[in-house]
Amino acid sequence: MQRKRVTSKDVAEMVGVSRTTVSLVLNDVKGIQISPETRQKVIDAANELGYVPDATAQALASRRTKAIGLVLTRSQHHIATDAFLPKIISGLLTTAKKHNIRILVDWVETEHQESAYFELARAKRIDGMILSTPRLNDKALKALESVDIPTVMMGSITGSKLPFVDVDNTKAAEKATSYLIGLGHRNIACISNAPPEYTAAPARVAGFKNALSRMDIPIKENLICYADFDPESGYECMKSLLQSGERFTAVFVASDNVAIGAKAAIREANMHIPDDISLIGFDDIPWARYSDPPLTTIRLPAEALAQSACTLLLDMIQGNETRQDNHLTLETELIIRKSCKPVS
Amino acid sequence: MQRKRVTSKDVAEMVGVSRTTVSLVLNDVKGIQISPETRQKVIDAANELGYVPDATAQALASRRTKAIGLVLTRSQHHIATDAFLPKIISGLLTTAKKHNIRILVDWVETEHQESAYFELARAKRIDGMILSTPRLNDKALKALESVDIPTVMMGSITGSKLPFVDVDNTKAAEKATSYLIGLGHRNIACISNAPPEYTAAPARVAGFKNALSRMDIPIKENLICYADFDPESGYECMKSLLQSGERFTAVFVASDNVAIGAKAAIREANMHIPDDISLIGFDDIPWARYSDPPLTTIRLPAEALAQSACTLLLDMIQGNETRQDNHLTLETELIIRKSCKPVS
DNA sequence: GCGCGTTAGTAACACGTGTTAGTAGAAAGG
DNA sequence: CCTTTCTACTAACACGTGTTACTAACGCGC
Repeated sequence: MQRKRVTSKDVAEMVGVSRTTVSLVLNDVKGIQISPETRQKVIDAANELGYVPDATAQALASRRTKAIGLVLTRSQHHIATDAFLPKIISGLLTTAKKHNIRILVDWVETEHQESAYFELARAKRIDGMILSTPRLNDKALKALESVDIPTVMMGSITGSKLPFVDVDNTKAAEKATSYLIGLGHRNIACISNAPPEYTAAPARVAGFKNALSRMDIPIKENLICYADFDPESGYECMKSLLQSGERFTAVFVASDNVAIGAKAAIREANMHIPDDISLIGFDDIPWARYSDPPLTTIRLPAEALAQSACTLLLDMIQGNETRQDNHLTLETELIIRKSCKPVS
Repeated sequence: MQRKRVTSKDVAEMVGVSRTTVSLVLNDVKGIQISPETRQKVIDAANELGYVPDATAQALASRRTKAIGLVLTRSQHHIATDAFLPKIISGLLTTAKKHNIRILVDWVETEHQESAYFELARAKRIDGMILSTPRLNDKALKALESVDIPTVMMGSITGSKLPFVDVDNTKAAEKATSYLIGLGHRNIACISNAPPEYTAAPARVAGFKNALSRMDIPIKENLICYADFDPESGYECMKSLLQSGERFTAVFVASDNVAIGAKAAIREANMHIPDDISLIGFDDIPWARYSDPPLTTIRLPAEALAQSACTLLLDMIQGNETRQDNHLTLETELIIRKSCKPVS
């Protein structure tokens, strides 16, 4: 054991040809003439020796690492409680595997963002990167635009020229809110998924407001609250809404994960869903359909989003970036279950 | 823009020294004499030029990629619904970042396992790997023992000599079951977290049985059921248990994620927790404490597990693998909430 | 016999770094 | 003044691959 590494030189020597020939054959380079017999002998020898090309050497020579980065920009705690991450990773892995590409997960701490993006790009450890949940005050984003590494955002941000893949958060939130209005609700609260600097949060609140405005329902700012991704923040938000004295018969919670906590607060207040309060979520995480009652929510195609982002990024890496429509908006779907009922 | 890459040669030329000197200074190599002035000049020049060493070239030369792999061996669907993955990743990232190491997530499809592990190891893209949720029938594991890449398992497997980090699943399950017995329950069902080939599943069932045996409670095999990681499988298991005609007043579900579905089945049967059935879970995912009623469960230190695995792996990579105790067992904790009550 | 195109390859360089062996020059010791 | 030791570096090789420019051999038409 611990036997010496098998290199292409070993394969070449075994067959009695040059290393170049081995490389040409195994990479199946077009427009070059190698006799079929030699070709076969090389392939056989490579198999027999168990030759696997060294990824780093390939990367250095070809200037392609065959890896892309998934860059997370949230705190450790937020990553740990993110009910969404598995779907992103699953989607990414699926598409990446098809193209024989690896996924590097990286984490940029808030404080050192600027240098961190930069180093990642310059170190050339990856061929491109996918940014998740962009934030408005992320100064380093502008820097990224001028760095030469292909980048795709999951989630959009106004003012940035980076290509992105997203859903129409505003429209989706509008859809959810309109559903509640259609059931007769007029006093509706809103708990957004995250602090306002995360772009999806204000977008969803905007959709909420749009739906109200369209029906001439006055918007009460103190029925709007910003959570912070996790169940706990949802619990706190709902609790303060309930204690505020404002009356409401329905709540739009812009994240199922947050809704987990919000539900607990409603229950603690001895109220029932949907009899006392109608609740609608956002994301459709696996928990939603098994909740009690099953949660009506907006289905966000997380895996498809990740797959599209990955595909788009790979396109860019291969140089097809001339396409002008370098962004993609996927559809959401209202999943009606049993957590909302007509106002009595 | 798109300006030429800055290499150590550029830094060297700017200062007027050799590339070697630049390398020695920036890597802070011990036992070598470089004058303080030169040292400072090199550092200044590197900063001014924005020099970032090329990761692939470093990897090739030093034979360290400064990356470790997290290898997932489950199906795409199981990865997507894994409520546990975020904590693993969070834990890994935390420890990895401290050592300036990157995380590569890889996915080995069941069919091609043997070659896949092998290629990963041989391609030397990573310095070591962490295997999650090992399976008994994973033939490739034995192969891995003889390959020269450091490997740590999260979860244990009898007969394997690979170092691992795990909790004592049997003891933890015993603790959970004993708690139910202590409340007076005698007819207790068990839904395991996964199919029996995943080692944690039989271990937890064994703990369940141990607890019963110790109190001379007969074990009814048809009160034991194996789920498949996700809520849906928990729903199905619970449904079939309820329809089996067997009587039981409590259930030990060896995974909170599975318990999500099990709860739904109980509710559909018009039964209530904890009045009709006591329910105890395993893992303590974020949802558990906000569940209705809050779920009593066994807390599994997921992030600590990941951190320990990472630390152990890094130790091995650095060559401190002589230590005989190359495995670690972390403690679990019974978290008592409100989903269990004494039998009436 | 000679030019010419084709076939089947190869030598040599590039990629950007880490690292070892060695070397000028100065200081020290006798 | 010669030898030795130390300081402060550098030349050169290694890592394992991709790729371009070049060539030896051979057949073929004339």
